[in-house]
Amino acid sequence: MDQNSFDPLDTDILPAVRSRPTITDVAKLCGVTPATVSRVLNGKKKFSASQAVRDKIIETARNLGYVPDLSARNLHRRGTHIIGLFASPQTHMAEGINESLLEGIAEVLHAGGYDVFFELGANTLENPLPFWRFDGAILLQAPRAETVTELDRRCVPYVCVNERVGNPTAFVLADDSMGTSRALDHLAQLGHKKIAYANARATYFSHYSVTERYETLLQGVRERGMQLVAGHDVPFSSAAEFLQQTIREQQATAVITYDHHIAVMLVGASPGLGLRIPQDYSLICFNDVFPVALLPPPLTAVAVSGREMGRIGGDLLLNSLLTPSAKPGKVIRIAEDLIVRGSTAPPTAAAPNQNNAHPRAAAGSRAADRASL
Amino acid sequence: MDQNSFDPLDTDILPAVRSRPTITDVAKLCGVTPATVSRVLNGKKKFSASQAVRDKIIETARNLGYVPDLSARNLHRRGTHIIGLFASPQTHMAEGINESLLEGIAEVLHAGGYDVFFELGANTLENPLPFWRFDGAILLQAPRAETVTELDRRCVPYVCVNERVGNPTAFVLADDSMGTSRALDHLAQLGHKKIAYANARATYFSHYSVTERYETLLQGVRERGMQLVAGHDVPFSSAAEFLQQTIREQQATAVITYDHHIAVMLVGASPGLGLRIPQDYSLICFNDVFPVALLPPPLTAVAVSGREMGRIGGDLLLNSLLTPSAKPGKVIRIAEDLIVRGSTAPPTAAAPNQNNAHPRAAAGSRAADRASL
DNA sequence: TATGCTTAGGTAAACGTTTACTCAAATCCT
DNA sequence: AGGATTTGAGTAAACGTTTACCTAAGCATA
Repeated sequence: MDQNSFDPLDTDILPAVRSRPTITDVAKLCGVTPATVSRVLNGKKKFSASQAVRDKIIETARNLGYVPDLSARNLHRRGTHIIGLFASPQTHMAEGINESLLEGIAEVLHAGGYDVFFELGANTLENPLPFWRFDGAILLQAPRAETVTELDRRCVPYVCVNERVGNPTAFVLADDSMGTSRALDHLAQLGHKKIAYANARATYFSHYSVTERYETLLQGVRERGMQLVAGHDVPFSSAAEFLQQTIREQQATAVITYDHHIAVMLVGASPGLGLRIPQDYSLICFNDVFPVALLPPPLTAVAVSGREMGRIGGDLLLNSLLTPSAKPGKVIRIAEDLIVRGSTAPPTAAAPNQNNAHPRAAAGSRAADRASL
Repeated sequence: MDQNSFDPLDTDILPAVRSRPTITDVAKLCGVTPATVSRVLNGKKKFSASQAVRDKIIETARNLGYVPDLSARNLHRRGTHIIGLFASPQTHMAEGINESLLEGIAEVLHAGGYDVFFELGANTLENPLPFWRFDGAILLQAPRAETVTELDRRCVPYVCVNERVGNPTAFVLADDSMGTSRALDHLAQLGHKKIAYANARATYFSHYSVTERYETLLQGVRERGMQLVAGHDVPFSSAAEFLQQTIREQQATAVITYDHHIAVMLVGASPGLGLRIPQDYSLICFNDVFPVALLPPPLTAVAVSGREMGRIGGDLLLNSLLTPSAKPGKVIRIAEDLIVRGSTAPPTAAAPNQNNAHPRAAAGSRAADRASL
């Protein structure tokens, strides 16, 4: 590279940054040393200062708009007090349970004195700097493999929430076997015997729950003497084919879907086939999120509290930040519920018209509450 | 407070943090000074070093896993190289256009050498520290008023994307008047004269576009000699009442909805009233996002490129970080398109059966692509 | 009155980088 | 060959906080 030529993009030239009051400014105005200001402002318990000095410092700091410089503070404290949240850039971070999950995480970690930042996919091996910004991390849906190995390599404590990768201090997962049980019990009670399962296509979407849900379902069906048709790898584009095969040809009377996306597609494809829900088949989906409570008909769904998952994840991370010793890999399961709405009914045709065809009837469900905001 | 008692929660005791290699470690191993290491690793152009030293430093740094401490670096550089993203904790951050929007923002800012963090509502006036973590900010949907005033007070440069609050250097907004025009032109061409508008309830949701869409719509209808019924403040819970009033009583032949949530509710409420789409009324919604392309029928929708909004927003912020002088308040409008699907047809009954009732026909739309992941 | 405790707050080092100066040696120019 | 420039790299200060250690006064006790 020619080192003599003029380079208008020379990175040696940094943009100027406006300055702000420092602890020394406050100290000077109060006639004390920076140390005193620091101790007063940090409310050090074993430090004694006269009330007069205390008041003056606090007032001066407020007037000046003084705020400690976090770079300096962190440099000294050897920690950033930041928790990083990682997920695949491709996942809807606030869709599904993710949104309430973030709320739960933030709630707990803030209370513990940490800031929570959601990292938007900047961290590559080329640019590993961001990793050092974090005292700890929480892995959400489908973080990049690079992210996980870097966290491991750098010994940053982390927790997996609704995801199952790496070697975190803990996994916080939905108890899908509970959800499956409730769904199957409900269907069994209605009299269904032959159930179809519309799974996600593992090729495109490798979340651990893809196989987990399938397996718990398989076992649940076996235990109840029910029958499971179809199963893995239902291509997303073939909702109509799926219904044709399972409902029409194999005569399943109920469908369970891996998630709300698939359920929406089945609802969309049904009129074209002359299939009515729940008269011609019952439908239950995992994920009680928008828009399942608002569809025609509102769907019976398996629900889990994202907020609780988040809270527990945050708690576990906090613990492992305080006592880094604990051994990793603990698995916590969060209970799943079944929210019964208008998409399930007894299998014989002409179900009574008391199903919740009207959105009003869905009021009180979480998804409905959210959507009304 | 009793200062002598034992307090197990004494915050004076900070958790120990493991240490990592510093620039001095690298320097010692290479037999040079930290300054040289710094200059080599930062690729300072006007600094000359022998190739041998250069190679040794780089290799040693790699072996040691050295990564510069950002607190120290930032302390010296007086800047964090972090951009903060702010939005209301209540908004679905990745729902609707927000997701692609984040991608666009991150893409541009990363290229500009900044990290992008999404701040999860920690910043209160009680705890204003997080504000100092940011060299700049981007305001997304409904940031808290506190956030805006703090940014203003501290002179942090910021840009508003798809939102209209505060005094940012620029606003990046969707061109709703274009979307409205396209929607109305489409309906006019099909022969519709009387249009109903299902707006969001301003009481609950105060996004600037609530009034903006309504007003452009009002004007567009006037210009085309069409008629607008209903309008503001349609309560979210009364989809059925809305349809009853506008379609049944006032005989509107088409409905435009403020967003996809409302559209979903109308779709859900229609069967209960014996209304078919598009045979009994046509439906167009703003926001071409999940699940509008997958509903029965797939909906005609007004679409805007979130990625482009994000990119432009990031660009503008980058500019104002380099040249803080520019005067604020510029407004950039991003073009809106109309994606025609199966929910619109001529107003007279019994539309031909060539409408896109099958999800397959919706392939190629953005929302459909996304959902298939 | 000497001793010891408490109160109030100062001193200075340290955290890890970066960079404006400085300077000796090597190289180039005439 | 002698001066001028370039090359290669060291020195030390600075960024803003925090905190271990120290001191000096005030007061009570023996």
